[in-house]
Amino acid sequence: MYERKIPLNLNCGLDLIGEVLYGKWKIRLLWFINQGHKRPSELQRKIPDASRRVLTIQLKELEDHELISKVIYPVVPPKVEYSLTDFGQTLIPIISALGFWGDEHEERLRALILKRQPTAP
Amino acid sequence: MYERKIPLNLNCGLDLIGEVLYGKWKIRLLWFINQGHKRPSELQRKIPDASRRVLTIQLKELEDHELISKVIYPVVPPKVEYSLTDFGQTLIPIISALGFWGDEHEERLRALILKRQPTAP
DNA sequence: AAAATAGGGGAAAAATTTGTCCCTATGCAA
DNA sequence: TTGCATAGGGACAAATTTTTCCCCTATTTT
Repeated sequence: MYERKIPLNLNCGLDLIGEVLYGKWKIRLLWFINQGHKRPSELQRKIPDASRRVLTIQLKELEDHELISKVIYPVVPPKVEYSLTDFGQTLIPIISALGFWGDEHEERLRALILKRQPTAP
Repeated sequence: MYERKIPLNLNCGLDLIGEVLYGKWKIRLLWFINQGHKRPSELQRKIPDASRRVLTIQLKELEDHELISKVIYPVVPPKVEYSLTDFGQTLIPIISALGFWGDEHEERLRALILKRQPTAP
């Protein structure tokens, strides 16, 4: 695993939540798991822009942080299911609020973002 | 400026809000500006772990995204003040909720995070 | 004269995060 | 028998973000 060189800062609540939610796909993983998409391959399909590898890694981190739990069925081919823990559940209202804000301001945001980052058509 | 190689995805609200809030210090910048710390040097002092350069850059991005506005006083030495725009204000309840969640679960989070990232004493 | 102040910005280095590629195993389908 | 699905993991490469270092402005203070 990568060994951090700059020490973490965990001073305030915002630092702490940042530590567990930072990661390009984590919020979406929590969201889709909450929606009932439990298996890694389903999540993959829901988030096709993420590489398989990084989803695996971020799922592991969410698990280590006790936001999701994992059940491994001893079958071949392998089957795994994730669900939110009670702790993870407590984040759902916040994630909803984030998504809602984004949806609510969708056009404006899209325009503002594209103004800085022109992309090919 | 750095030119992105992987295209953005701006499909859902979560993508959009991610685009404007991602950045190691942005949420804290918004938070402190909301608390009345308006000048770059104050913000610097509030967030000593961030480099001066990156705060400048992220303030510029927040400004481009119309979450904060900037007033430059034509004096020497220079004086600049930021404030939240109305648009930026609408994020404050969400940022509060994030901070509150972090504070509420402070001990648990600290323990979980340190379990993965042991740091020097 | 030399610092100190307050803010900005370029260039390059360092840190960190993501992505690619390849390998594991087993049962089923073509 | 080759290929696919399913999940995980190591090694390394690429992308991205953040930091470091240095310079510039124009007064005021030492």
